[in-house]
Amino acid sequence: MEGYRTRQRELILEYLQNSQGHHLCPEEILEYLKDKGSPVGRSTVYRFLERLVEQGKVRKYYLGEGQGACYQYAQGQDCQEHFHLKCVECGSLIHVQCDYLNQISRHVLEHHGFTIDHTKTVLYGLCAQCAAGKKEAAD
Amino acid sequence: MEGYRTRQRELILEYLQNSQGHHLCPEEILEYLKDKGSPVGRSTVYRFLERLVEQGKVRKYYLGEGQGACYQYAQGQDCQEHFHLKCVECGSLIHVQCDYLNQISRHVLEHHGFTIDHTKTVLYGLCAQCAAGKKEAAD
DNA sequence: TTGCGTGCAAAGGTTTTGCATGGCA
DNA sequence: TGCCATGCAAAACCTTTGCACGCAA
Repeated sequence: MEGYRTRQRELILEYLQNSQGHHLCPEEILEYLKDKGSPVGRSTVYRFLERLVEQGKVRKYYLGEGQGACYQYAQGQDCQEHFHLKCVECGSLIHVQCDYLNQISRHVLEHHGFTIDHTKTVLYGLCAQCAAGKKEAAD
Repeated sequence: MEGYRTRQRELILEYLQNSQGHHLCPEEILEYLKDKGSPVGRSTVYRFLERLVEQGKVRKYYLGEGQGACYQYAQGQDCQEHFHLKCVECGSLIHVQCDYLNQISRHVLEHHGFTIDHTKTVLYGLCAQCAAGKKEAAD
């Protein structure tokens, strides 16, 4: 049902599970396993990730900026409920788990009839550090 | 301030303005102008679109699924102060002026130190009509 | 043994970049 | 005339695909 159990799959899955809360792109997985001394083929990573997505074990995100897709181990339903903040200056991605923000989805659905898809939505702007940097530069 | 006025830029801008309510990908613009008998270079389209985005005249979207970016004329509205909802199904763009949503920016700044840029931020999901359509299809 | 999994290299699609030429102001 | 804009081709990316070989079951 789930296919063969191989060295490569064990390694990829283990890294994903140990990275809960982060998003990993294929390149990061490749690099990590290479540095670890257990390199895995590029197509193996892509193919296995796609398979995990089909099985619902992993979630696939498109964070825009032409960066391609990234993946995250599905830890439960609350995965649907958080927002992403992306700093357009330094590129860092902030993963926000916050009750207040979680109300937004409900509000938008009830008052505007719109169902937000959190896997596709990213709030863009400036992180604290970059905002401070910009303010300084302006003074 | 806004650069030179050229045949190519006039054509691209005109097509964007006549396509309000839709999103266009670079390929569509290239093809349209080619069919029209006024072909424009690929890099010209990419470079000018990027410039329009910087000027806030056009919005850039990443609708995921590895399709690349697409663009939409900003309709001349002041979009600094409200949120945008983009239906990933039908492509319609909804401008939302809502006190409740406006609090979000303040909350995110105060509690997460993050300054949201409304010209770049879009909430993706399903509009009421498309959500209804999907529900029907599932039954 | 059987057939799925792997890895390399090549191909595909989108976007960016270098550079010489062209055209607006 | 001085820059900026254009367009081609090449390069840069990310991802998919074909195919021979390897390995789990």
